[in-house]
Amino acid sequence: MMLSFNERQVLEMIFLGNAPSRTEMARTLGLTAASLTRIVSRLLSEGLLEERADRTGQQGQPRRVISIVPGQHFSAGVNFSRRQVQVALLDLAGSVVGTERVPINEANASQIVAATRTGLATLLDQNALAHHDLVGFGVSVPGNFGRDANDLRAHELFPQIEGLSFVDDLTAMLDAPVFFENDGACAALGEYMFGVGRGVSHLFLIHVGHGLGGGGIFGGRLFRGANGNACLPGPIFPIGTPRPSGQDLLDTLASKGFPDLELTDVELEGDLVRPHLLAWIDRAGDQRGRAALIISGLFDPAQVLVGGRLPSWVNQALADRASRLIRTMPGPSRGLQTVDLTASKLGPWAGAVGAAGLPFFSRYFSGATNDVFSNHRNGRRT
Amino acid sequence: MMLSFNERQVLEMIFLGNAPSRTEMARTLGLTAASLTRIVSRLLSEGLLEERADRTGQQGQPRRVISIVPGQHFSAGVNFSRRQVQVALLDLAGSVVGTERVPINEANASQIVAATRTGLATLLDQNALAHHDLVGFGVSVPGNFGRDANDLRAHELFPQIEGLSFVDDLTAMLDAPVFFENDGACAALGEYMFGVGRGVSHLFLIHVGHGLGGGGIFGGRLFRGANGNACLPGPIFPIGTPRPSGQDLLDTLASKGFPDLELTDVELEGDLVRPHLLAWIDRAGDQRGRAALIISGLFDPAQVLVGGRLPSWVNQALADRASRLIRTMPGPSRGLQTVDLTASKLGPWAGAVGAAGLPFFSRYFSGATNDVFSNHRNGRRT
DNA sequence: CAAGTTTATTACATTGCGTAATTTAATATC
DNA sequence: GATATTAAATTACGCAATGTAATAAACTTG
Repeated sequence: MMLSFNERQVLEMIFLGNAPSRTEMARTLGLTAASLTRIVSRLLSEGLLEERADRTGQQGQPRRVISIVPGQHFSAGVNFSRRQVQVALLDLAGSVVGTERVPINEANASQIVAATRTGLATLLDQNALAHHDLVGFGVSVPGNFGRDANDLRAHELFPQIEGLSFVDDLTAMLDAPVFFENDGACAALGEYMFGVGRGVSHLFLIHVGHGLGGGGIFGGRLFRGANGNACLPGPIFPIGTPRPSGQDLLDTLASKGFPDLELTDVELEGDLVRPHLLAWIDRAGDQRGRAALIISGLFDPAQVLVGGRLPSWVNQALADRASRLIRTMPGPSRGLQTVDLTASKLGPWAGAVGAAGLPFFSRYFSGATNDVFSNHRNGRRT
Repeated sequence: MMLSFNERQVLEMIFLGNAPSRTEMARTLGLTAASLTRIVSRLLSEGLLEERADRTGQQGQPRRVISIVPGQHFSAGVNFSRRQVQVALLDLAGSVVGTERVPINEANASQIVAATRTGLATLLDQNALAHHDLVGFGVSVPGNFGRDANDLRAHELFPQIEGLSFVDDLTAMLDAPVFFENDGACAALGEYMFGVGRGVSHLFLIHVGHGLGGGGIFGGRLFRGANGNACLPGPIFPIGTPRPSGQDLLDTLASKGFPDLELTDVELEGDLVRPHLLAWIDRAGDQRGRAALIISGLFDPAQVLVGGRLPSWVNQALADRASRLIRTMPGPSRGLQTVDLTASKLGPWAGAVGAAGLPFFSRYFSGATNDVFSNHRNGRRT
């Protein structure tokens, strides 16, 4: 089922919860009510949408609120660190159906593919689904892209995935379209689709894994830059000074006598570690505040999020600390305020969730990741 | 004459010089050759376009190169500093027809409007044009926008234009549509349309007036952020440290015994001043290099430009100095290089030129400044 | 000069929008 | 409780613009 451009726009609005009524959607999209009737009735008859009357108490025929029928279209995505693979399963109706993590010893292509297979199988079994029920599969890739989109320069920690060969393996394994995008971009997309940034069309996510990354949604679509490598906040922190990254936290704790920790919830919560962790939060929070100031000036986002691999109370504490700093400082320019930081709730799952969201854009939405082609614009189906 | 969305896309490609042949344009726009024939022939019959055969020597019917007929559609724009008003007159065919500067004593609404009238009248006279030959008029506004687009927070140096009331005066005076945009954005647009960035669809301009501003073109359209205040690089330079702005240069020179200078070519060229100016260029160039590194990481532009009020040899020297620094430093992330800085050639005229470009977008192009509405997408004319 | 190659055009069918009139389903008024 | 009012949604009609596929045009090659 190939959707027209305006059908995609409508579906995206509904997905993001901005669909009070046909009339209202027509207004915001610049279409006529007649068009919205036709578009919606087409999708209703396909069984993709459902509606219910919404009696607001005011005069006139009550608006009929439209929503996506759950349990019909699914997508999955994967995100990985050095020690584990995370898989997420999504429903087009707008919920994260399930998540799975599978430990690995080493982040090489074969282990990643195998763990993905395991995690995905578990999720599909739990929901009585098969591979062919998936619209597609998304991969959150830790690394940067060269001129050629297939030319991946992997992150330092993942030397074995250079060149994206494992994407071919995943494609072969899945028998479904596979999409990939930078991990920061995936996390931002996850927040935009399923997180605290749902429907916020201009947002920036500062993402802390082992390294420091980021992602942006602007005008409701991924901000990719010229080569898909945008939103890297690393250079904000001068070389030689510590960056407020996950690796920096581990290094800090190691220097205090706690070597070999992992960025997982449990190990950070120990009472002996906690004071050092709190001290790091103070420092890293201030750093993030300065980063937010720069990002506010350069991107003018409506929301800046703090997310990543750290436990969500740490993200919250970092956001609070940074927001406090921001409020003591002038905004990026006269008459402007720096945007407060909001802590992610998806936390470490944003990457897998956002990756899983990629196929929905390609198939159902108006193109956060793909360029819009004119045959769609014209309402044609190819 | 109302143009459809695809007509606008075609016209924009032609304007930017990316129109080798109908067939080629069809490919890049995702349309069929038949559609391009129809679109182009419509615009040819309107007299907007002209074509000439391009015998490349290879087999087959030679491609016919399409261009915009000069001398038909004009637009003007204004940019101002505290001491002068700059007016630019453009031709849709792609040339800057003329520029005029008119001195003022004080940057208040009435003087700006009066000087604009004078400058515009001169330009129109020189080219035997009348007001009604203008498609529209653009204003480069030194300041930021609040939530409401008409809520201007003027730059510190322009307290008297707060609130955009003078835009109404200009509208009344001109009897043509008036558009306005942040001055950094205008300058970036100017570089994209008429400067060294022509047709570079992902570029960032660091703009140095008295203050420090910027503008970005991404995906071929102005990057405005949530409220039209994006691309402000100021916060990159911590409070308390000198920003490499025009005011900073004047302050530096004042501290060396040269008070009351202006940012104009002549006064900066004096032999006594020159050594201090060169020292400033070294420092400011390094600062701009660091800014370019951060901007490269965050925006992933294909080009970073250095422009503003300074003489063009100063911009060139700043760009060279900054590029030298950049090459000694690692890129924003693994496998990535920081984009070299390019000096603007439009220099101080970029703002007025870009402002003058705004009406072309509203009327003839596919919307670098306006959102795209679906009736355009569908190819309709209202 | 015929064959080959590439660009551009045309006729036809189809899609999907806007307009304007109409229907539907609620609340408000008396 | 009947009628008026209001707002949302639908329908018939006309039209604009695209894609498909066949064709024409204009050049080079041999």
